[in-house]
Amino acid sequence: MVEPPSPDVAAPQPAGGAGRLAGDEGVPPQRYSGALAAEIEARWQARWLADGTFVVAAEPDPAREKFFLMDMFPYPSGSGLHVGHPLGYIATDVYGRFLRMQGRAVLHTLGYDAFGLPAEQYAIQTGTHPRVTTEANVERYRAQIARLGLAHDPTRSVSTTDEAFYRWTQWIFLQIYNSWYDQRAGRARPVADLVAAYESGELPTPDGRPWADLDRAGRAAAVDARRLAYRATVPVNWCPGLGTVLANEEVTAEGRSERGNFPVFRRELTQWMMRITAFADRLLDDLDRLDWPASVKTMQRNWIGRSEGAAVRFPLHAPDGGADGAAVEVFTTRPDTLFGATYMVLAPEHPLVDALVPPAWPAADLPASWTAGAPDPRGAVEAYRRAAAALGERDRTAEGRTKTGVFTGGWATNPVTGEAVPVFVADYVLAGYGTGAIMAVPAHDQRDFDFARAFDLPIRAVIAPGDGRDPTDTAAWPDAWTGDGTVVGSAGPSLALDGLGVEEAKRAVVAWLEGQGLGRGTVTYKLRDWLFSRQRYWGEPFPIVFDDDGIAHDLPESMLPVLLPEVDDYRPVAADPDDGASDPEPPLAKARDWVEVTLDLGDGPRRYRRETNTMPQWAGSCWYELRYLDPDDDRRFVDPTLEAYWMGPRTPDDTGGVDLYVGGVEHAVLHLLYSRFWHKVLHDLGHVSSSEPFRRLFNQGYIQAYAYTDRRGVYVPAEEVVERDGGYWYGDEPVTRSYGKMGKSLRNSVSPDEMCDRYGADTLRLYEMSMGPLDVSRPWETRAVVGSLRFLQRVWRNLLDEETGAPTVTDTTPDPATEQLLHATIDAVRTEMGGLRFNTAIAKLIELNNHLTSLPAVPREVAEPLVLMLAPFAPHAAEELWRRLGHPSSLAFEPFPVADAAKVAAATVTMVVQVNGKPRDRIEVDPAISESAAVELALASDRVRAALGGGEPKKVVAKPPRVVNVVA
RNA sequence: GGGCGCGUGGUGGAAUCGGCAGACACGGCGGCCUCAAAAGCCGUUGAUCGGAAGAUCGUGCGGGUUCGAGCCCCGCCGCGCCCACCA
Repeated sequence: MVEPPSPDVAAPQPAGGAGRLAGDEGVPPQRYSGALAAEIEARWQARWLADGTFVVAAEPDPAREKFFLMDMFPYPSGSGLHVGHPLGYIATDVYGRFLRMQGRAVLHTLGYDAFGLPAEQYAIQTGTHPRVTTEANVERYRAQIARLGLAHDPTRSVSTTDEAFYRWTQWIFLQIYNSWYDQRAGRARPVADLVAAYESGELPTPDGRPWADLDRAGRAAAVDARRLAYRATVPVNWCPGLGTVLANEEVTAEGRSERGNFPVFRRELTQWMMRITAFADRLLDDLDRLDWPASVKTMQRNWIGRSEGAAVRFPLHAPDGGADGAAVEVFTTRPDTLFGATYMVLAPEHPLVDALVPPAWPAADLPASWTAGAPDPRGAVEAYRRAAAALGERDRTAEGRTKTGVFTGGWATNPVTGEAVPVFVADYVLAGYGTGAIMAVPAHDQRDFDFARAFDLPIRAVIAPGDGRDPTDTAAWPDAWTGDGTVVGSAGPSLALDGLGVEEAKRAVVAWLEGQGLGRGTVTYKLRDWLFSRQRYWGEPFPIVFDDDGIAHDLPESMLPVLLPEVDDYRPVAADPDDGASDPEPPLAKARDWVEVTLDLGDGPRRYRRETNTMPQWAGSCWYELRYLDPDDDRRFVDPTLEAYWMGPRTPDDTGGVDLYVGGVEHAVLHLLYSRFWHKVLHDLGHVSSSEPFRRLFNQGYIQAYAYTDRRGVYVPAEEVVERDGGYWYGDEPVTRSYGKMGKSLRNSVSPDEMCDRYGADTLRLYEMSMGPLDVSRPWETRAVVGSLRFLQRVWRNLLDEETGAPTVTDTTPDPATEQLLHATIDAVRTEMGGLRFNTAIAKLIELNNHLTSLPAVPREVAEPLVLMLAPFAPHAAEELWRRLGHPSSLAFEPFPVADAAKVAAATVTMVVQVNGKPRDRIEVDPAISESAAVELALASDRVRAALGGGEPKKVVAKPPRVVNVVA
């Protein structure tokens, strides 16, 4: 499908005629207007490109201090950019230009995260190859972004879908695949070292047999058991209707697919995983070394979810009533409450459930809630498991849901009390966390309390509540006591805890458990290993093949990239939507000629089957920052010299990494955790000198917008809504306002192109930077954009003749007030820009310019620094002014103005005189005024004397030269 | 439920250290220019009272610390974001 040529492309205005439109006779020809801006911007953009102004030299320049500046790269969607998207890009550009003018070597570019679902869905609907759609979208994004005049190095822009890029994504996958985590060394190492450790007996094989006794498959399994990328059978959200597994985020509360509304099943499937959990402690600890927003660090800490506690073994009673040596291990953060454990719960999927269910109920008089009315325990457990499997993770974990569960018929022994406790299965215990089994302490855990009340289980208090409730009468308790307190009722034959505090009791129980061999202190994480395969077409193929025995083989580097094959149909092989037992078959499985290959992997040509899953969209974004450094290298993913220069640690404590990474907070966890993980593996293997990818992170806010709906709830064009009589109106119809995202479907979207057409890119840039602090979200207001245009117009008019375009600056010396204001402005602008507070920097520039408006003519000595300070925000207009002021070369590398410290301070300052803290007078004083002189002046003030009403001051506090406060 | 953050004019926001609350901008109002409109320019714009000079009030609410609080402390109320049966 070919787009027709756009009919509304305006012919470029000739330079002299800019602004001379029909009906525009009164407007001076060289007034800074949207039309003139368009001409200036096109010209300077062409020149920067032709001159390679922002191309960064391939070789590091050791003489210049470097700065690696990055934005989170976009997914190029089909709907193009709205004005909210480039907020961060403009901010990094402003900052990069500011640094460049201070002599820094700035590396700044922008790539595309171009694998992903929308292009694939579009392909399924239309048959258009995702590559075609993706490339068209990337081109559109490039064109839209180019209009903003960003000082990117155009030679370094990469797309994750480029074969030359994903070749290295596959290569890095193989690095991870061929690594294992050596807990003793605390780092990733090549699997060759693992084999050596197995051979020498230094490490035991998973099943304990000597390496020499293992056959080919046994050895492969032993290595696979420790690889950082491995295949495992894990519970996933399987949606047969879509033919793919889904992330939890893609499943609705009703347990159906967000797209298509098909049923989703919890299903054990064999998938690729990445062993990110091995790095949990390092990912946690290194957060302390990063200059990141505290909120993002907190989110990552919570996501990793480290918690300290104890593993405790509860011996099981054999189904026939005798002891058989089996035990269930539980994880608890409250070992101090062990005496209060009155029952146990296993997750429905727990592997010991089957072993523990007896053929018949152990007693005839069990409560109906325990047996669910089933004739025998096996039937009850099976029915419960089926019901649990039909629920999605979301349903299952919704808090406040009534506790459900069923008695297994089995019993275990509380190791401290020696009492028999019943074992239940219930879905409030999650198979994937801890050991998938808990000891239930209903008195001191709200979930256990709820369950105990529902199933009539004993509630035994072992911590004396601090709120006066009676520990011997838990029947009267409204809820569990989860707070601190003194241990009670916890005295057994070999362990007594009564009277201890919670922390002391924890230590005592852990020590006792370890002494008895019944448990140990341990650490558990919420973080799970990363599900790394998808049944999709538009993603990186795995560089893996399987032999006839089903053993995986990695492909040698010489066979990379494994290119995506052409297929006729991008759809996964969909099954009956209600058939949760079917297996997914990825779209690549249909490319038979591609799947079945004959390769020589070292032992002669053999038949292999290719892996047909693809990598998730996160893969490319896990390492793209490194490729920016060395985008054309076809021998390695990045030259180590370049990595060391741009990202290497600067001090022994420094992690290294990108100097500033700007993007939205929505990536606080997944992208930023996955890329940290990959980077650490690459670091451990010696490929990169930095131990973290992003040294400093900044989250920009979002530009949001109002949307309006009519009575029927239909969105109306926001641009045409007016506010009147305290309400909002679309024509004669009242409409309802809501606030949120910008979007085509909400009819409130404003594109950067239309702003560039009306006002120019410089005005748009300036407006976006002046709206407020960069890290705060705020509403877009098109009508306010004109303020930024007016500012540029006034600067232009202060420096140039609006009729001729010739400079009007003089070579006279500025008056003292102007000179002082200039230097104070330079000083403030430097400080504000250094802190990314662009809104206040712009306000200072406006104040300076407003002052210049009052002068008969502007001295060049003031005009030039103003233009240079404006350059990061409005680079095209600044370049043009700079040229017209007589400078032939670009100002991109002109030194940013430096304030003369002697001229920053004003000759006099306003001293406020307060009476009882209320300002009563203002006196101009010498900035170096003494305390006694300040007090004298203050007390001499008529206004102060009037406020005192003739009385004598009790006390005078003077902080010269700012304030004197007289206490009456 | 837990964690984090935020409440300032009609609007977006400013106030770096506890020291002139409201910088800068939008919008509004008045004026200039214009046949007229748009654009542009000048003035004005927290509220109340006042002709004015000026006075009083004012940073979500209530208290506290301080010579002095938008800022610090305590308790509420409201909003936003993240996590959420994680043992």
